[in-house]
Amino acid sequence: MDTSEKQPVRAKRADARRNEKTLLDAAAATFVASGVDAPVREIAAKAGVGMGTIYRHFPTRADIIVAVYRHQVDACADAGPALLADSTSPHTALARWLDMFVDFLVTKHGLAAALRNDQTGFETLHAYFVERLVPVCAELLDAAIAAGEIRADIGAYELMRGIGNLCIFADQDPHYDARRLTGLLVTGLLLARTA
Amino acid sequence: MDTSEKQPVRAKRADARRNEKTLLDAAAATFVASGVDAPVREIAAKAGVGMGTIYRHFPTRADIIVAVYRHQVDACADAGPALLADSTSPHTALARWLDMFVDFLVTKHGLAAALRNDQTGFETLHAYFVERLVPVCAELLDAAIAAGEIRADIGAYELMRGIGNLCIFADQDPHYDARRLTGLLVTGLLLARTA
DNA sequence: GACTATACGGAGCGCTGTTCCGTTTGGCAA
DNA sequence: TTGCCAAACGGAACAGCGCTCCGTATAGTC
Repeated sequence: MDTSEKQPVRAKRADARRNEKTLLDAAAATFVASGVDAPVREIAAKAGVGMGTIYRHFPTRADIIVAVYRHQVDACADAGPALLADSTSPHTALARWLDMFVDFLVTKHGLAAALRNDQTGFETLHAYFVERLVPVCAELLDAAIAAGEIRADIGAYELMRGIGNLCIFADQDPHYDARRLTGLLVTGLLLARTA
Repeated sequence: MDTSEKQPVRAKRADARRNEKTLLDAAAATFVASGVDAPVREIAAKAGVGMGTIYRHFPTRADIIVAVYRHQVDACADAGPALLADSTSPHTALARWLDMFVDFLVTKHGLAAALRNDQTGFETLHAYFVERLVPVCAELLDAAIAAGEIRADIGAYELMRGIGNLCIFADQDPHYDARRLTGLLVTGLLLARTA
């Protein structure tokens, strides 16, 4: 392996670094204002750069989105083990963690839909979310199974995929509450209940 | 009310009626081949008509879809009361009926996503499905509540919307089974269980 | 056969994402 | 300081989409 990261031959130019930062800020602002589906031109315009620039820094839409939300995804991933330690039962921890996940998805207009839209080059985005969050979910799930609380016939990926789906367009319909549906799903995992 | 339906002044022209039929067949075939998202041009081409024709018969994409699937939706709606009569319990009937609904959505590539895509003029489609199916779901739900089988804090609309969401992109991912997730959700409705 | 409401075809508009290439500029070496 | 060139930039241009508009063709009637 040739060392860690940078300095292959020369460092990134100062204006490039500046533009990358500008673009990230503009993208974040645009996502809040117009949703994750916002036209690339809109982000470029807000950042005051050309189309070429945005595509050089982020070859695909998914790269922008991943970059914008990366630390939030990481925070969500980190919260898993913490919840497991703090909660009264693994199933409670799982439920709480999934609530966090739902909050994250729902507050980003259209993120859930974009995540699912694999066909148009969102594999990268999908891959990052899966890679980062599925192991955490699996840990919580396994703990709950080991504790004899829930059934063992569902995988972490499938569960997260389902919950992700429940969040699609959740922000566009006042008569729909993704958290309630998620709660139902998580309750359905339980092996037995007495009330 | 001025009578029932047709004959306002003159009947539809023969070629128009012929084209409508041709278009419906072409649309159905195209949906199977390329999914519900298929370009309008593709349907027009397959039917051998111009863009103008297709838009005159079906002012919006949703109208084509509704027309193509109308009788299937109706069949699904009709199945509700029948299941209620035949099943051992209202909850079982509900579960079975929702399975039918899931099968219907999953086999039509992209239908579920289109249904949710309210922003681009799919309100009509959404409205037709809601108007036709929600009352049926409500009937099943109420029966199960009356029987003391399930919790009473969820509406038919929200439940169907959730299940519809679970079906989005279900056909594109071999590791995902919309039926299993739906089952979990329906199980979560139960008030108590003993195994 | 003539006339007209009805229906048709497809060019064209506006909006996407993405590419391509001529132009500008940061950073280093002389 | 100056000169150089790889790196970075900007935006015109292309392709594909939904949808509209209007000149043309024709079914049905008199």
